[in-house]
Amino acid sequence: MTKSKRTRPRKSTAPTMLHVAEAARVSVATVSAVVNGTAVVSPALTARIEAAIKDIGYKRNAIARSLKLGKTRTIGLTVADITNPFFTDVVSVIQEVLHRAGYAVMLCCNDEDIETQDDQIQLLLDRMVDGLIIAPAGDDANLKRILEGTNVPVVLIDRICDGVDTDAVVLDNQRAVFDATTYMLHLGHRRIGYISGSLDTSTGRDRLAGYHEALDSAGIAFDDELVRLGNFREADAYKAAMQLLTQPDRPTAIFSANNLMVIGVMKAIRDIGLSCPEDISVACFDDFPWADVFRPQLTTVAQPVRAIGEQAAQLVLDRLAGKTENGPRRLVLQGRLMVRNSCRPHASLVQGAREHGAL
Amino acid sequence: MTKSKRTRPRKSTAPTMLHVAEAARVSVATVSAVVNGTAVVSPALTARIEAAIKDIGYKRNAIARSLKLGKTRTIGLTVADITNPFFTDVVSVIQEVLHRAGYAVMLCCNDEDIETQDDQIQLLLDRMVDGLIIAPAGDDANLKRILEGTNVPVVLIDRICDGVDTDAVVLDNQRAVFDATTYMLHLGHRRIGYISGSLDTSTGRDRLAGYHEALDSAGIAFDDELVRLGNFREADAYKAAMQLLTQPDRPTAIFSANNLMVIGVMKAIRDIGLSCPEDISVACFDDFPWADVFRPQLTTVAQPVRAIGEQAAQLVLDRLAGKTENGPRRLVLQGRLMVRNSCRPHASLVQGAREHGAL
DNA sequence: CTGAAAGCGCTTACAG
DNA sequence: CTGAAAGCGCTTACAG
Repeated sequence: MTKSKRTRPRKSTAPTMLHVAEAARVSVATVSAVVNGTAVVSPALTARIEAAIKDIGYKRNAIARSLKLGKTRTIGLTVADITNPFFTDVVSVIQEVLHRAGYAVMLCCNDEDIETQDDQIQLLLDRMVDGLIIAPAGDDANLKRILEGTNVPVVLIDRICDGVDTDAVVLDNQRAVFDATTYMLHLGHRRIGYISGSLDTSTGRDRLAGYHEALDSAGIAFDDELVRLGNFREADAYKAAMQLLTQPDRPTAIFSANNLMVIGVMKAIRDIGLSCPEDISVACFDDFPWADVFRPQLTTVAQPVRAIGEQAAQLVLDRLAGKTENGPRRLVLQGRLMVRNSCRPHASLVQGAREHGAL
Repeated sequence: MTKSKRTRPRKSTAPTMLHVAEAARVSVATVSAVVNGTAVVSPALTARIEAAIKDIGYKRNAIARSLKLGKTRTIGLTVADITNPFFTDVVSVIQEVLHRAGYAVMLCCNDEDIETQDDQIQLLLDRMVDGLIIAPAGDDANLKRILEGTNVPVVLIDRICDGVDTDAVVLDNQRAVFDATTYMLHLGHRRIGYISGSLDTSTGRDRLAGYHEALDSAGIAFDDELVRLGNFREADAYKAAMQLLTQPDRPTAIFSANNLMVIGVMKAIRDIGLSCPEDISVACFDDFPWADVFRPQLTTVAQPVRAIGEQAAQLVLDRLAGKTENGPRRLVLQGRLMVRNSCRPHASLVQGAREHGAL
């Protein structure tokens, strides 16, 4: 037990700079200087201070520092559902690069509930996060207002919101679904069912637009009976797929607008006694790490999750470093169609090929 | 534009209690009283203060409050790999119940890297989190030391660490694997391969012990050739399974000690030209939401993820509320064997049954 | 019921 | 190179 400890009995609270200063017989300003390396301190004092710090077990109080500096070195992050593997991956990458840059991340999930989301953003702002990365839940009229009141940099990921003019990194959703749908059309499918995400989200709308565009380009008439709302959730998608599959003239292929919904689709196919890809072709948005291993091996649109996370983190970091003073930056990344074997040529095509002796 | 704004031009920084106090012509103490409801203030003043708050757009600064109060109402949470669906689910539940209790959560992932983990815990502690929930990475000699220096409540989840005597919620891993292995033995398998997690973790050790125990109980000699280290990762498990499958007398069944590794196992089976369950039976620890839908439908040990998250969160909350003053509480939950169809009776059993006319 | 004042633990001009 | 002092925005005894 050292002398300093005896003279000033260590309180139950953590040691502060004052304690260090007393032990080293210097001022707190000097302690601060060596702790932060903000000024040059003589070797003698530096040594004494460092010894005292070690001896006492001093740790700088980040809260006091934040109050004084007006910055917390933490970023708020809200996602609708971290249980969705897409978001999980993105969150993981964001956490990684932010941590490497010395930032902590406060995570909030809201299960697509708008009020919870507003709550959480408010909570994050109250805690003075230096920046915000938001994967917004659906149509949120309040988001704009909440965000307007603050001056922390915010970047939207995955989805964008009307009137929220901030940095964002999103996918070229329309293009990606256009490609996937076109692929199915090339396979000879003419009645392609589409399980849509919520149309209150930009992703829901853009993906559906890609489907429409592909049909148009192929000169195929659009049939609303083939489009059902799944709202990005398994349960809703199950019901939607059931409706599709029990129609008199059921689709020969189905595209699901995200990963969660394709599970519902597969369950519906199973429950109705069909099998994929023999009886019906399936493809979906979002890739799975295990897509290669289980059957059917799903054909998917893979999102560049790592790039999305990295860019989003970099965008806030750049703003925080004052590197970007100009208007909002919108990064648009491309998806990639992963052709596996959950889609088969349509019977008519196979038939045609056979007649031509090609199969 | 109101008068108060004109007389005291709103600075670029957020409005403070002082601004409110001036606008309402009261002291900050009174403002504090109404903001926090800590004292009874006359209706007249209350009204004036509330109006001023609304007018100015005042938000209480949580950082300053934290500094004064010595508590931040945030909990630190570290997990090895949030990308692992098991952890994802647990984190999601923890976040949910903590948020409901008014706490924020700071999330850190360390990819099973011990030094990163120590870093992160240090960072969390520096930021004065009120409590810590840790799913510890492997064998960490430093963890004990780091945690000893603090007096915030910590609860371990999933894995426990030697010498770290804190609250914890874990699974009865040995029992769960005992059950799964016994199930395979009942199916007639005698050579059951085991892909183990890292033995630097309690889960790795306990699960392996369950395997041993089951063999013992069945009076089956243990063969080390059948046990391989997969370290809870897909890539390592792939190699391990490859070794198992290319042995002269290869196993007729394989148990994988977690979800990530079973993907490696399935890839190895596929690459070697075998198929499950026809040629080889497979089961694993950790359930998948899609296990019902894809083939083979994996037989798994499901963990009660929701209960784990809830209990862990409740444990910190209880400590914080001073409800539990006694020693460390260790909650042990039970896994559940989800029998699906990735395991088939062993040929010998089928043969035997045939001979007895039972099949 | 209300306010003046001290203090939470730090940082940062400003003197010396 | 070093220290005294003010202040970040709040809360909380303590007077009145």
